Amino acid sequence: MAYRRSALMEERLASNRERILAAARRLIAEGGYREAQIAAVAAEAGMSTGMIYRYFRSKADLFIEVMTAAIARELEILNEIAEGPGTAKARLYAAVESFTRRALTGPNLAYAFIAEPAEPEVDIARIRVRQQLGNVFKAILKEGITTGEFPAQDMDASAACIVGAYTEALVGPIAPKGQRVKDQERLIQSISDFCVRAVSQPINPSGKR
Amino acid sequence: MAYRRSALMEERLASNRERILAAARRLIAEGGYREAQIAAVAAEAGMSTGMIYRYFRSKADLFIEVMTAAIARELEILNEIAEGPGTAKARLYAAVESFTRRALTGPNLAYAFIAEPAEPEVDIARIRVRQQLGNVFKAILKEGITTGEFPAQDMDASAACIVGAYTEALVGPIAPKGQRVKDQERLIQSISDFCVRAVSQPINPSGKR
DNA sequence: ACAAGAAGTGAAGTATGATTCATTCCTTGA
DNA sequence: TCAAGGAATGAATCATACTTCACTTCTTGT
Repeated sequence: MAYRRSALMEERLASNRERILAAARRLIAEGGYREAQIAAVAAEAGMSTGMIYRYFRSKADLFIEVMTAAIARELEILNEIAEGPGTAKARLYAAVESFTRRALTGPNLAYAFIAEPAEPEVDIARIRVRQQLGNVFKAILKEGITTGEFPAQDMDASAACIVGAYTEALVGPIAPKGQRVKDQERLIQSISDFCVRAVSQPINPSGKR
Repeated sequence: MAYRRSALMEERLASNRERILAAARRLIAEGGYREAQIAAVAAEAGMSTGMIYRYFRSKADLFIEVMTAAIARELEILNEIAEGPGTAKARLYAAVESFTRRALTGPNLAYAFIAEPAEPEVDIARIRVRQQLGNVFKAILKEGITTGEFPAQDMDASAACIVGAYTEALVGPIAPKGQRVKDQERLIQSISDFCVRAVSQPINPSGKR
């Protein structure tokens, strides 16, 4: 026996893994899934393509891990808001605001994962992610309905609508890349207001019926 | 000179074109963009792959045309509602209701046109489509704000949010494939209510600020 | 310093699917 | 009926990207 992983080596391996994940995240944040081919990720990480496969079974596996990690952080933050103090309305507003602000400014660009699917395997993971995001809003809605802040409504539908609304507003044609900070703040506020109104009681029962 | 297109032939050519478009639409409606390879479209239309290229410059071209045609019809319907009689609220509700109900007939079609990633060329066309959809809602919003039915708001953001909300609710994890008609009706109603509330004046100014 | 074995390389191997084109089949006007 | 030329075919070609693997380089324990 003439080789066994030393602590130093172990550390290097772990750091390689990290570098791959970071490189993939960077590329996806910049140019989306499309731009993040294995060859590009390898180049960005400063290693060979074959190396990637020493650390990840497949491209799909790699991206699922990138996505999961990025979203885990978002979910943590959102859950903290959801379980925090304040009225349901205030928490809903804060949750949407937080997510959209981070998506617009933060380097993680978590929303890229919500908006841009790819292989079936990744799609499945993405659906789970969306559900998790939806669940946060559902939790807030549930409380709000119980306390009477919000009218009774289909919480699944409302949660999906909220996720869809801010996603589209963030990545849709309305949101150009390099906007001024002032516009961004306005956009964040508009989206958050929209979502809060959407689940609140209107002055008189909605238009039809 | 021994050959010139007869009326009969002209007609056949046009019918071929139609068949290709119809075949592509059918495949996209069934399995999304992913399932609609040129070979599959050709088979579905009962002709050879080469034939497709006699009528369309490229795959992207073909799909842009399918999408444009399908959405043109939707826009017609939506515009009729938007310009029709009734309060802004009632028209907004009717517009969302109409679109979602029609979309549930072929959910993948809606998804493919609105969300599924494709070639850059198709993406560009899709952005235009989204803007056009958003414009319909913007028009209704504008009137509603003028008449005082809706509070002042960023119409671009609201329109994008509306489009995103019903899209996500339709094709997201919340909307399973083969639901009962009763559930569908409930979903349509929930989504429409959500959108109307979202742009209407809440009883007291929204949570924060 | 050495060799055993792991880490790392990147060009070749595959897979998928769009596009082309040499060839065949049809239509048309004489 | 015939031949000129367009319509149609589909196997071959091209393009793109993921994945593998024979080979090289590096680490480690003796």
